Amino acid sequence: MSLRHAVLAALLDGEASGYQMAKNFDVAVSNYWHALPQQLYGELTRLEAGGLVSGRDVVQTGRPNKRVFHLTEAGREELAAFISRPSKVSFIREELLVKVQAVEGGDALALADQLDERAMTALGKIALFGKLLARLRGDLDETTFLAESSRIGPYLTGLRGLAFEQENLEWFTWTAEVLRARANGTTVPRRPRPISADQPSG
Amino acid sequence: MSLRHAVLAALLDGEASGYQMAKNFDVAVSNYWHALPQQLYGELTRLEAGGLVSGRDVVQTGRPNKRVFHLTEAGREELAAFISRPSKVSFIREELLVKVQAVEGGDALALADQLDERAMTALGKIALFGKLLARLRGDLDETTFLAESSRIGPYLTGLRGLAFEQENLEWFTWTAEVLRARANGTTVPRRPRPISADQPSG
DNA sequence: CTCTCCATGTAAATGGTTACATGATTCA
DNA sequence: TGAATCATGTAACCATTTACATGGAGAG
Repeated sequence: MSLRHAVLAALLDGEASGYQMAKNFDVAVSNYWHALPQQLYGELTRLEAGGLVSGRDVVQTGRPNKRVFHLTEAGREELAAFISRPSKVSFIREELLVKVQAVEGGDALALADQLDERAMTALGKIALFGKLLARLRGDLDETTFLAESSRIGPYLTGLRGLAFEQENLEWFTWTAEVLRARANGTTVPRRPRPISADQPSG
Repeated sequence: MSLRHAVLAALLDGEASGYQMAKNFDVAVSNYWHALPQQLYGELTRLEAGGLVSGRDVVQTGRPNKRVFHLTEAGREELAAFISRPSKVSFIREELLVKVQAVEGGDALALADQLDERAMTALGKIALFGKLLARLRGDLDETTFLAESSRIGPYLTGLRGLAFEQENLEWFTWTAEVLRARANGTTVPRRPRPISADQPSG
């Protein structure tokens, strides 16, 4: 389990409600972690019971009241300890890749449509990351920002997310073209960027 | 649940034992799906009970006997249906990214060491993908292979895996350098490749 | 003689998803 | 009048991880 630590990490940027965090876990954060609202509500309750976060009620008018949480000293210590512990291996779950792996056993054109759709969502995410990075950077150039800012974590992970989505866009788009070309008997396109480690064979 | 479909997809390339598949799910396949041996043994048992795969015992000398599985007609049909169904959204779980997000709350140099270590494993995976792709391609060039081969799924997903690991290598390496430069007060390095959607601000 | 690889599992515990539940406000 | 947003949860179910269990062969 480490939704726990993803939640603590998110609270480093200041207090937040379960609802707000659920939104973030579906856009920004979703590049390295994913969670549903129900999970966050549960996790925040457990973290508060363990003394790692502490919540206060915020009364609102015209909308439901909410409960915002912030890190406690114990929470910061746990986060620091977590950072220095060895990491578990990462993983990806991507159904579309499973489908491409098995494309010979199904409808390649239907799959190409799904790839196009996913390419569109990648495009949307790229735009969001671009804005996020620009906002964090403010009016500094990147190198100055990275040298001087007291908070660079979200910027660094944002760059990884941006690169990932750009790779997705390229691969989804090109793969859909390859599948259509094979189905239509037209010539398959070349990859947009050659990859060094992978020498053309002969 | 879709370990089920990842297993069926893997069996498109021919029969395999649970043990063999467990190895693949930790190297090749691990770029889009991940599973432990226990899960695979269980899933294969369920799939066989459901008639989607069928197994036979292979008696071996000098090593334990094994049970190899192959797709049934029902299994192929399920795979075809799966490919045309809408896909669930993908997700990544990457503890190291959570740590980078929270780097201000912990030991940046310890984290840089972890990033270096992960960069090394990325390098190893890049080499494996290079070999896998070359093997699949045989003596054809990529475009010809993609146009003419009857089995391109593993090649296409291999390319995505290769690109992913190369992005990992670049980002892990550069991020470790940034963290060390900040800790030492030396100048932070620039990113190796500029990213288009992310205009230098001003 | 110890470690790793081959090969397959069971059981318990933890984690994640799906379905259900509520209710006011704002926008089209 | 219907849908989306804000806001928080419970309960049941399913999936995944961790721990445990076994045992022969070959390499160092």
